[in-house]
Amino acid sequence: MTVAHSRRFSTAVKPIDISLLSKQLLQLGRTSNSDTFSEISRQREQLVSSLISTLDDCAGLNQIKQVHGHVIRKGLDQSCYIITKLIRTLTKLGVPMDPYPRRVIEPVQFRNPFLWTAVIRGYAIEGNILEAISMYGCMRKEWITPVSFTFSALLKACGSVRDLNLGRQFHAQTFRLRGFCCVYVGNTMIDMYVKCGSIDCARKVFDEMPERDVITWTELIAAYARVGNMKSAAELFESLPSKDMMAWTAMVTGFAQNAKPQEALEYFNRMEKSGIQADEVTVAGFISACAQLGASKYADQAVQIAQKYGYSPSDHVVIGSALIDMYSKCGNVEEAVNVFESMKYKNVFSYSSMILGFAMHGRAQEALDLFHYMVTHTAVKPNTVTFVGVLTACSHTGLVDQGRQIFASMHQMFGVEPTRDHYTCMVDLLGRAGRLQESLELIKTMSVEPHGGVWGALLGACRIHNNPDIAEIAAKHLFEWEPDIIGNYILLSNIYASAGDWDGVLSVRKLIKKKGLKKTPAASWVVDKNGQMHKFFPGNMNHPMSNKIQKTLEELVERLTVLGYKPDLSSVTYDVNDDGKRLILIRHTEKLALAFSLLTTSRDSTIMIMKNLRMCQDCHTFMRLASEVTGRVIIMRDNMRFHHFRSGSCSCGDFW
DNA sequence: TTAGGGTTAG
Repeated sequence: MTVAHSRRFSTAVKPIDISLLSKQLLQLGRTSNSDTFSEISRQREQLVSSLISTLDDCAGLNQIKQVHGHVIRKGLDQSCYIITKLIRTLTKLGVPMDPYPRRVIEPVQFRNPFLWTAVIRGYAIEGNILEAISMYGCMRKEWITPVSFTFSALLKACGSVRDLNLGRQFHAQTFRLRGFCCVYVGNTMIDMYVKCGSIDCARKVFDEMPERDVITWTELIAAYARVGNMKSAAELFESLPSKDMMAWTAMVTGFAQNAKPQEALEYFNRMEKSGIQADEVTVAGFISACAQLGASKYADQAVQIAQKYGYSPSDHVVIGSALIDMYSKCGNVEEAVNVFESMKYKNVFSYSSMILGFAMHGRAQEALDLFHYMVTHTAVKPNTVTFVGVLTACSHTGLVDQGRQIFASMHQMFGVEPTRDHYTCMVDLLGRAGRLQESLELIKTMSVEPHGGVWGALLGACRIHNNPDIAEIAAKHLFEWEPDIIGNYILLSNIYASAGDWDGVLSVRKLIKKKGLKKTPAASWVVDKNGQMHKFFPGNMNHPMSNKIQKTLEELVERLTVLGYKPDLSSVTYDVNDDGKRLILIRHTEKLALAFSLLTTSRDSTIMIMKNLRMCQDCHTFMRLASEVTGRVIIMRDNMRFHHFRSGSCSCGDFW
């Protein structure tokens, strides 16, 4: 697979037929009526040129060698034009440069700057900066003056290896010899600085450019988006005089990537209103934004948009992968599976999204089966995200041994180095399984410094297994990494509370107050069939139906008690008496949302509840038993994952 | 000759 193709790839590979042109070439010279040698030569050059052009779509090294054979046989291996074209084709097809160009350019007697530039550019795209520079040296030795393309290629090479110093040198050299000769040289310069991580330098070039085009703007907008600076991106975008589809797409995907889905949708709508059509990339950004909103209303909208533009998931891998993720996040993992199965071409994004989808719905075995299928039956190579998915699947179901094996195999079998994210999964896996000490030992063996994620996973596990001693170690580190995240302090406070250590609770509360942090109120919400959202807050009895909700809950508690339900008072971390605890429990937001759904939806429909924080143990038991007595399927999404309650049991197998 | 890309854990 070529670099160029793998990026844009969504269509099937077309076989190419070079036989016809080859035959014509063989006949040429024998049957030609041309009188002069130069005429024959010109015809040959044209024919060979079109032969090379046929390779442009897709071809392999063998076909290129075949064509090169024709070139030599027809005596065109000295033609600068033909050889330049051949090298450009090699580059376009991603065929490794070495040892081709050196051998191919050798016979060319009069090498012009375009030939050299094609070679330099080929090495640049390959990321072989040493050869690119060496070729530039050879070119200068022949006293050939570089053209703007040449500098563009050299700057590209610096960008592809992220060599800022070298990039600066070529910037200076370009400027000395050519100045801002063309917009695209400036554009390449901006791209180089962006790739080297120096957005300020890129901005400086932008500001100094005498002339800019929409590409100049889009590059910088995308660069700001990539570093999470959507404010600057938006400012720049608004001052862009003529916005094209790529520029709009940069904004849509930028907002989607920076967890601002609502803004992404707004920009998408604005784009359509201004009469610009979306393409596959824009639609994928739109879908990603809908996925983050996690509501079926948006899922329907995303599907409509994809259909409107004619992008079916079966033929468009980017759309398909985005839809898998979206359906999973909206709670409809079955539909995610349907999309996955309908896709004609699947890549690592499709597999990883599906594996993560299974993982977040507690379907660990399917996640593992898919992973094993992928590595044994397809050519798709797992990447770092794939492993996050598989390890998450293991940790959410307590598959400690499988998780360990996969973690070890990452590097050994697949050459993927474990990152802090993978350690986070492992700490979570061991921690949830109650192996807190082992978890802590694993953190000590890490080759990179553990970050907030790792310590957070350990602290979370300490909450499940009520271990204040290890919690204190984790919290100490975690508070250094994430001093302003209130949830971490609440976690520690709850651990102290469960252990009856009210002094500990008090000290954490003081810390929170000192830092001026505000507690995130718990909230649950459901969306009715009209797309209307109903949000519930703890103990909030202001809802128009609150009397009915309360009555429904009381009745439900009675029915559940027959099945053995006892309020789990340890889920309440306030220092109040037992009656107070019972009252707090029955007014947990997800229970209010459940009662509302029971009152307002038909008996055969699935109930879908969303929550912004982790569900407590009592609510989990409550939902499980409620699914039994009511005969309803309840899907509950908390801040981490989905639980599917059906006939008295949960998809997580009560391990969560 | 230059631009936009979908999946990431506690």
